[in-house]
Amino acid sequence: MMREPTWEEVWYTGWMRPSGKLQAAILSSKLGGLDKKRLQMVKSAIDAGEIGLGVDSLKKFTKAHAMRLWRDLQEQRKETVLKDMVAQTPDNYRLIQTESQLEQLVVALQSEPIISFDTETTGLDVYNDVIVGMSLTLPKADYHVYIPVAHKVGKQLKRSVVMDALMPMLTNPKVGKVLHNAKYDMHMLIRHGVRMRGLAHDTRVAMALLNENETSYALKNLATKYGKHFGFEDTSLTFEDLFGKTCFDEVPLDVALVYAAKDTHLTWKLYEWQRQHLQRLGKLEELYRELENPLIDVCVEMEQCGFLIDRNYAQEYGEELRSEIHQLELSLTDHFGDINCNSPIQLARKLYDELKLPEVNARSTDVKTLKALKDKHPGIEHLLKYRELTKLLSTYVEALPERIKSDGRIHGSFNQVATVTGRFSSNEPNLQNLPPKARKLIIAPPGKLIIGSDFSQIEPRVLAHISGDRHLQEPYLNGQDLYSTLASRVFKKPIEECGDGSKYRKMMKVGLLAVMYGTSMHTLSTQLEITVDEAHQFICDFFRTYPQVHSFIKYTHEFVKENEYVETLYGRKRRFPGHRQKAKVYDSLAKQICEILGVEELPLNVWRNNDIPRDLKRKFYDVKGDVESARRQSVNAVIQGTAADIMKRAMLNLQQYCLARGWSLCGTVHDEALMMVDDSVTNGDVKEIEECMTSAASLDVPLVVDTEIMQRWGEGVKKEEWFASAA
DNA sequence: AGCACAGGCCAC
DNA sequence: AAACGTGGCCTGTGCT
Repeated sequence: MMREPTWEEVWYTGWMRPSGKLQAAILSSKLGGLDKKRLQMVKSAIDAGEIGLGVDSLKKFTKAHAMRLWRDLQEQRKETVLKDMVAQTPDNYRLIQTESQLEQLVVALQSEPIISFDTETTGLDVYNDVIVGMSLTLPKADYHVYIPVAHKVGKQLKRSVVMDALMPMLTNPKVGKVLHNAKYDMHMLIRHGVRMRGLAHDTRVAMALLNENETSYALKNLATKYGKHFGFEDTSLTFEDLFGKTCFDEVPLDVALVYAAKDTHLTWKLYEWQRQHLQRLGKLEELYRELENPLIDVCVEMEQCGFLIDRNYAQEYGEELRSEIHQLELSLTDHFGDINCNSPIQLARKLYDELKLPEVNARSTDVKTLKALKDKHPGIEHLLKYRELTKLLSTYVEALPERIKSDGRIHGSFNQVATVTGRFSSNEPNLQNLPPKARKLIIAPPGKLIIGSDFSQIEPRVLAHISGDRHLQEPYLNGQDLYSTLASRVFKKPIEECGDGSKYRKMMKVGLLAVMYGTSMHTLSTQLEITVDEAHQFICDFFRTYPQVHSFIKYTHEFVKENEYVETLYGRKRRFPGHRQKAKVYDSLAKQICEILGVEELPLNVWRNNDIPRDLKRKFYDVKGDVESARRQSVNAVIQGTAADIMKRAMLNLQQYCLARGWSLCGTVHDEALMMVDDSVTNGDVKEIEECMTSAASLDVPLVVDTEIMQRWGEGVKKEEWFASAA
């Protein structure tokens, strides 16, 4: 990975060593201010002969001089690298430039049941950029081609000619395609009228299943890291390194060939290697084949569908917010003077230094702290309102319309492998964190309706299933309210006192979440506004009432300690490398502490306990954070991950269902699926949609789906109400 | 001008 | 000492 170093890095990390010697270093005016450690590093580097210049002569180098040197070196290096790359182009890398070459390729493709494919484009925007070339790997014939179609220089075929020739292969579901991040190429192909079918394997998605902790899923980085396992030498130069900001259509064809063909070659090798590992892991292979791989197509459909924005509404709402914000700004200036209230630094200075407000929460200026300070200063209330409105305006009301593409819609992307638990993420824009007021910007086109179906209490249901706790399952099996039943049992109160809106039911809701997320007693106590001891008692009561939930959590902790991973119901893994050792240390230290104190259970406040030796405490706190964090994550990963698996399975069903009717699945918000349907949708249709979701998994408790129907997102009406008023 | 990071805050 | 899991976006700030 190469980038321009900061001037400090230039000298002390050896960035400028093309041939083992540090050619120059920068010190500029800061040389005199070097700390001893760094100076020592320079000195020892000189002694070791790593630096060719003495410290005194280094002083001569200015920052500009060194940067220029560095750039020159990079330019030289780049040219050499490119020249070498071209010179070393393997014999089985071929450019396709003529009709007859293309014809031969098409014939050769007839005997390839599965190939690797990649596109080169003018940029990364799948709704605006275009394809400039395509590469293919033909594994049986053992060669790799690059077909330029829109490079500025060089002999090449027209894109339309190549598309026509490749169309049968690309659209044939029986010809398997292996790609790295297929969603991207599939969108690009759609821009040129080709809907690819037969996606056999996506090396990026598969890699995420094989190691969800990977720091980068870029093909080049995977090659660097794993290439030695499948006979691919380290290719440390990325696209950026080689071509910088130049558009791929400016890259000469000989260079393009070796670069692009290597990509499919590499993808193919990576595929073969991944296939071995998936097969070895069995369950993960099934998860990939049955769930994640087909889901890629669903993502493409969802993103193509997009969301229609009500421009007028956005415009009017924006005006309204802007004028309200303007008024607030005036009164904020009255209260706090001429500072930028968006700046936590300026605000903290004003509140704590000048106005001397009590520092309840370490000079924080977040909502919680401000609310606590509400009575201390009249301006705080305005500030809170200002925060709320500017957030709404800048992040949503102004930002969403800016994303509108030529079809009047926003096409956010949905990433099925961006989270460690298996949940979806969304970006550009993030459609999963729109507050209700921002959701109102999204409407159904004329003749259509938006349907939102969400799994009711999916995570508690998953917990009830996985833990096998009959008591927890009971309310679901008997159609009773979960939280009321729980509250009644845990607090030993008659069910009448635990109904909707009761404090016990409210506490129980927070409490169950705390159990699933492993919340500390301290946090739980503040959330429930009770003492830490009461919170502890509450959790103890909960575990006594639902012993198998407790066993499940303890079992999960034991399992992750032994195996360094946990698994969802469908075999998705969440790995915690290095956890075993730390957990052993943690447990043995915890045992020692308990023995010293003569107690069974680790006390809540180990640090403040003076009966425990300092050294022991220090050692314990060394691993405490990591181990407890991994334990919380492991329990959460099983529950959240299983819920995510179920939603993904549901999405496959929904996609099938929608496709058959010409409707579209257009998004997911974790436990909710969003669809665009005809406004002629019937109660029966909705029942079938819900059936798609409830049949996605068969747990020991039933899955329940609630559906809202709407013309405008955020103004949904429950299906019962919708169809009642329609009739 | 562009990058990285922190603080803050939106969702489930 | 650390405090609840999974994400992404905006603003300010400091840097080159």
